[in-house]
Amino acid sequence: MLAVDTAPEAAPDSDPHAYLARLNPEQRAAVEHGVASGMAGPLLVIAGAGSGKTNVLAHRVAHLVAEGANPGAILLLTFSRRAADEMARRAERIVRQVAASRPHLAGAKLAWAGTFHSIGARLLRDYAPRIGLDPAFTIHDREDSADLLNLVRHELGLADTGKRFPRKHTCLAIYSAVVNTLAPLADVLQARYPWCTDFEDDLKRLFRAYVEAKQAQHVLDYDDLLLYWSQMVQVPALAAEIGARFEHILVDEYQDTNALQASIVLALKPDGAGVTVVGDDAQSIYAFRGATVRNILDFPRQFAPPARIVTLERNYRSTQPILAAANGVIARAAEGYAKALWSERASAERPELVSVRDDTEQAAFVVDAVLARREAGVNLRQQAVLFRASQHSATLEIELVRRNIPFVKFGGLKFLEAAHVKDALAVLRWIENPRDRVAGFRVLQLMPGVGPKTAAAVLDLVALAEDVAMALEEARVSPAAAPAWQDFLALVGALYPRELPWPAEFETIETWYAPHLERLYDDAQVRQGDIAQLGRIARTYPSRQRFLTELTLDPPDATSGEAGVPLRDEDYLILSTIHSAKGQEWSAVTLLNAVDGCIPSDMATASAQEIEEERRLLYVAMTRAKDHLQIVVPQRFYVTQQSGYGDRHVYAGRTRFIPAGLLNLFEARVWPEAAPEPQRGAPSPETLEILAKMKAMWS
DNA sequence: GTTCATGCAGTTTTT
DNA sequence: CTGCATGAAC
Repeated sequence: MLAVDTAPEAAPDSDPHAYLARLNPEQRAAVEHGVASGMAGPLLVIAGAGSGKTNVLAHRVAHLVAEGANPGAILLLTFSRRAADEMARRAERIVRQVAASRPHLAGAKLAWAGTFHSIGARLLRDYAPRIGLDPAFTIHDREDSADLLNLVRHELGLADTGKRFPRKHTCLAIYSAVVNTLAPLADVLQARYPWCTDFEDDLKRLFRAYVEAKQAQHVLDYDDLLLYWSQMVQVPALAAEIGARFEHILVDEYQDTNALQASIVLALKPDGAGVTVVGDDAQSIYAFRGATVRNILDFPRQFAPPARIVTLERNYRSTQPILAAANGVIARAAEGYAKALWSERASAERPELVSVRDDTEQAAFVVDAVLARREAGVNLRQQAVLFRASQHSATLEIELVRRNIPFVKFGGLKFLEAAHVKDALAVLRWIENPRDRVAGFRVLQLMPGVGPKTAAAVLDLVALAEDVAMALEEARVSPAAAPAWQDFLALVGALYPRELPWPAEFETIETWYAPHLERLYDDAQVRQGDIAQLGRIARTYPSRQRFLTELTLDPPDATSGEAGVPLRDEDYLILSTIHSAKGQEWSAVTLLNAVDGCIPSDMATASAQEIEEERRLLYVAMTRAKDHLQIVVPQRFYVTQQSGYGDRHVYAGRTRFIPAGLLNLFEARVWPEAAPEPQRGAPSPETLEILAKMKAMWS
């Protein structure tokens, strides 16, 4: 049977169900489940890595539409925006083939495909008036939420209690964990933040005030998009109404959903009719965000009779030796749906386990290996370098720039996190929603002579006023701020009536911001370029609200490195965190820092569950590779990521997830090739085992 | 009230 | 190195 990816498109006149013939029996069972009878009960598809999961989901959607389902009543929930677009594109392509014989299907569009968060935002805007929300609410990203928590914390006087209060990001993480796991605060503190248990009462006060502040300011954070949605469908009338809008609900990457998301799906379809969830418990890697592998493990038993389970075990992606090594790693996991991935893609090439001396050598090795493969005909874009934490690629990035190799990095610091970009967006957000204090606070303090006190006083005036522009006219500022203040009033006068057409508005802000940018930053030129870039992005959205919403929910992830973002058609190497690599595949994958302390991260060795998740992370990284897999093990591993400063490092052992018993599945290699130096000799994996043994004596 | 200098502590993964 | 709090000088 042909692999689904390479199957030719059906000829227009052939069997309208020709697309089904491209699937293997298990895939076909998942696609056809309940469609013919029109009575699709709940379905769980356990889809192993590379088993054609995206195709199955796309085919199921297309099949439903071909057999009469209304594409506007299919809710497709994915993990990322990118996944949603890809899925919709494939489904629509299949539907177009069928449309040759059924013209009414021609322009079928999936109206409801997106992440839980973006669909939540859309539904909440629709239903806002019914649940007492302002439909023009703005959405805070993680930074904004932390800033608001910080403001609230100061207002409550929790900042100066003597004892060291948890930092704003920690507070937000705790809050978010409580919301997403639906667990009591005390439990969350006990399990995940034991050093904060003393602050339980203060945290409770803080969170209460935070919720009040968000409501007063018409602002929602990421968690609210799920939380309000979930609360909304607890109201029976609304649940029935919203549930009826969707004949079918399909959820991708179900292993990475959390309790809150599961509760939403269940509330919309209590009997599971029309619900399909797809995922792989072996690839669950988002527990830190509240995701629980229990969602997928327990899904079938939520219903009576239980959901049907279809398991996809045939892997179309990787060569057999790569799969054998990945299977070896995951087989040592504690729990999971039993499955054994197999592939017909034979190869004599085993995955490589490469020993290098340190971070610098690792970077040199990767550059060499990448260039060698490009010589051999593998484009840079077919190659990826993966790592556990974003900074782990720092040395490599420097080396790539030095050797003039273009690359794009996924994960890590985002364009939108740069201060100047946030400044410009804050102005927009404040125009959209003048009650948004975090945005207002930021904008006002851009002006010289305006600090926290003045800003707070002005915002208090605005909060009480009917007319924002009038309130600002009446505000008192210090003489030092007077000139900038006049300019600012002119800006508000121009923007606040909201009569400027959309992209023009952005240009007005750009003009106002330019002198401030000049004054605030040494490298104003570079930052000016970023603002212009933001303007180009802004122009592609139809309105201010759409721009702001979609930008916070789906931020562009390529960093504007010194080499500049490569053009679309150029060839470039992919650098990515393992988390951001989810769902993707490359011909060649190189994994950095496969040492204990990195995978598993030494931040994540507190509990057995955390360690299990790190094991799955390694599994996810390995199963991204189609033809070539290299796992690099530096012998010296720098403790601090900021190289160039100290020389603090540890002699790290190979990751515990590749114990000696699995070494036969790998090709051991030392780089650079050992020079003939008989007295000293080069380290080999066996001799390096000594290091690990020495440490093991004490564990 | 604002700004600037100083000192100290924290460092994963992301919608 | 960065972010954040604190205290002194404008």
